[in-house]
This record gives sequence, structure tokens and C-alpha cells, in this order.
Amino acid sequence: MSTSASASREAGLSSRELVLRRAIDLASLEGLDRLTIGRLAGDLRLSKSGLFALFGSKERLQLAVIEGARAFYVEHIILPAQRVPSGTRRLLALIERFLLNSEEHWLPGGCFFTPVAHEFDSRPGPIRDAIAALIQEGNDVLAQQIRVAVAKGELRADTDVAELAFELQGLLFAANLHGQLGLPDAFARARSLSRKALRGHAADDGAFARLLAES
Amino acid sequence: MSTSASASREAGLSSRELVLRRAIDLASLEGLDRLTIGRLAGDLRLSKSGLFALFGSKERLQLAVIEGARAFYVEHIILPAQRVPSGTRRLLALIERFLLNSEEHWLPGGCFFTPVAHEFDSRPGPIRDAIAALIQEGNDVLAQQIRVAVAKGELRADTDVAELAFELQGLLFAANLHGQLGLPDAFARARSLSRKALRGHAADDGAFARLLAES
DNA sequence: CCTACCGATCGGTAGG
DNA sequence: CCTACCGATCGGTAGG
Repeated sequence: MSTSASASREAGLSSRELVLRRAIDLASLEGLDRLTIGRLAGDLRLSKSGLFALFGSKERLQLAVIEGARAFYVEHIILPAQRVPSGTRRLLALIERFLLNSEEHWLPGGCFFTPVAHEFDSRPGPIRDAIAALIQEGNDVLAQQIRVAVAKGELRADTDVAELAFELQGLLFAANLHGQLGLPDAFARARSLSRKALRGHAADDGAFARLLAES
Repeated sequence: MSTSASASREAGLSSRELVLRRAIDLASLEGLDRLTIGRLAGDLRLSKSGLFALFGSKERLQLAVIEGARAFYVEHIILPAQRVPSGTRRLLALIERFLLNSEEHWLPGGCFFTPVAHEFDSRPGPIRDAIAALIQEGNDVLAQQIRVAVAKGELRADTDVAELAFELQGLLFAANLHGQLGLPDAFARARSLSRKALRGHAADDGAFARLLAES
């Protein structure tokens, strides 16, 4: 199988999409700084200046990579979870897909956003802003389903939605980091703890146990 | 006040200590990659080659910075917490100091280890190994006090020590990241959730509430 | 999309 | 500790 630019273009990908795909892989492994135009060009056997012209600047390439990674998360995590009934079950589906994405390296470096968030968290500018918005968006996705679970009577009405979302996201962060560093039981612990955290807010423990059992 | 190398050396710091201090500050803000010998030399008004000779290689500088940051954590977080009775109270003191370190930027970039862990988690070598050992060490420090709290009868005997330590570290990670990105209530949520997590394992809820009230 | 090039900066070395 | 330098690589430009 050829992996040349022209062969892949024949498969229906524009040059820009093709480059972006490789750039997302590289950035997930080594971060947005070490993603350089020269390395990317070498990988794809394009000239540096040709690749440069596709994006206009390094920063625009980085922003395109962030947007591309967001699209990957929507496609592989958010949308599949929409097929599960909203509320607790969808929450569990979202968490499970986030964890599988890290555990199975759906992108070669594992979770995309946590590392790049840290990479740019002290550097003001459009990249930091874009990443902060996406971390917030990830939190909002969890919070929304917590809210639904409360409305459906699965979780208690006095549940602190924002706090529980923060707690769940913290478990995902810890699983990412421990897993990526090869520390033991990272994903199993995040699975166990996220279920316990939700069950701690269950409106009816018996009904909730049945909900957990089917997920 | 002069901040020149010679003036600070007169205050009792060796060149190496002086350079290391500045290197830790820089690395906490921008990571171990962007810590370059040239920038560090420019900041300290030393020649690049002079600074290079102090450490022998970029990687040895990076490893020295990691060891220096570890010493900072021991001095400012671990040792002060030793003055608090062991078990739950010391656990709370450790968590509070970890959070204050991030919230108040005791190092200019906030928490040192989480960002550099992500920076190197896909790059095998001595730096990744050193950082993984320190993340594990941080986890062990929490686990040890959980174990003591169980032994003292503050926490239930069936407490899963490793799992609870993982949960608490996840809250610290989430507080670091949210706080650094300017998202709201990061540290307040980590404080609230870490207390709730511990209380969920309390052997005697009334006695535990009094323990929390005094911390 | 390309070749050829720019100034800046990188880690590191020679020689003192 | 220094000056002076090395080859490699960076983001970006000129000109086509």
C-alpha cells in the first residue's frame, strides 16, 4: 500500500485533510510545539513551503489541528454516545469512550487535549483560548447529562452538577496521566471511581444499581 | 537590588544552585523543552558555553531541574505537613498545600509536575522515567497517610487505599488544569470534593466531621 | 504546489 | 568561566 500524498488524494482526501490527519497524530504524540512544518513535510514528502502555504502560518496550522482533534472527539466519542438514552446511561457511555480513547490510543498519543492544555496554559493567545474552551466544552458535555439524569430522577435533585462534572473530569485526567506513564490500574480505577461517584448521588440505590449493571 | 550572578553568589549560592533556581522557574512556566541553554544564559548574563559546562548536556540540566523541583515540593509541601498529626489531618494538610502551591503559584507556572509529565509521557528515556517515579511518589505520599488514617480508625478498614489516593490525585490534577486555564472555582471544588471523598470513607461520621472542622 | 534562500536559534565543541 | 564557531533546524519569504 502506498501512503504517498497523491495515492491518498485519489481516495478522496484533499491535501489539507491529509496533512491535518498526520498533523493531529504527530501533535497527539509530541505536542503542538514539536509539531514542526519541516517534520510534517518530510513525513508526507511535500516541500516545506508547499505545506506552509496550505495553512499560512505555524499558529494557523496549530489551530487547525486543535479543530481537527475536536472533530475527532465529536465523531468518536460524543456522537456514538448519543445513541444511548440520555442521562446516567449516556454519561457512562461518554466516560467509557473517553477512557477507551486514552487506553487504546485511538490517536497515537492517547488523549489529545490534556497535554496540549498544559503545554499552552501559561502562554496567552488564541491557542490557549481555543484549548481552554474545549476543556470547558468537555466539562459541559458531562454536566449536561448530569442535569438530564437529575431531571429524569436518576440522580438526586440536590446534586451539585458542576462539582460532579469536575470530579468526573478529574478522574479522566488522572486516568490519562497514569495510563500514559505506565502506572498500574489507571483505567480500571477511573471506571470504578466514576461509577461510585455517580452512585453516591443516586436517587434510588436499587434502581441505580440496575442502571449500572446494564451499562 | 542587583540580581547579577556575582551578587547572588555573595549571598551564599553556588553558580549551579543559582542557575537551577532560575531554570526551575522557567521550566514551570514553559516546560522542559522550551527551557533552552541560550535563554537561561541570557537571563542570567552568563555565556552559553559557561552554563553548558555546569551541567554537561541539556538532558542533565533537565534532570537536575526535575530533582530541584522535587526538593522544592519536599521543602514546601511534604515537610510542613509533617508537623500535623499523621492520618486524616496530615492528608488534608498535604492536599491543601498542593492546592495552594498551584493556586498561589509558589513556582511561577503553578504545579511543576503535571505539565512536564504530559510533555514527556510519550518519549521514553531517563526524563520520562524520573517524572513517572515522582508522580508515583506523590501518589504514595497520599496513600501512606490514608493507610495511617485506616490504622488509627479514622477511615473504615475496607477503604481501598490505592483507589482513594488515585481519586485525590485526580482532584489535584483537575484543579491544576482548570485553575491554570482560568476556569471558575477550580480550587474550591477540589477542596470540597477531597473532603467529601474522605468523609465517604469515615469510620465514624460525627468524629470525622469534628476532624474536618479543625483542619 | 516547487527550489532556493533568509535570519534566528538550537545543542554542542574547540581552544583557552 | 570566556569567545568563537559548528551543523542542524526553526518559521517564514521570494519568485516562479
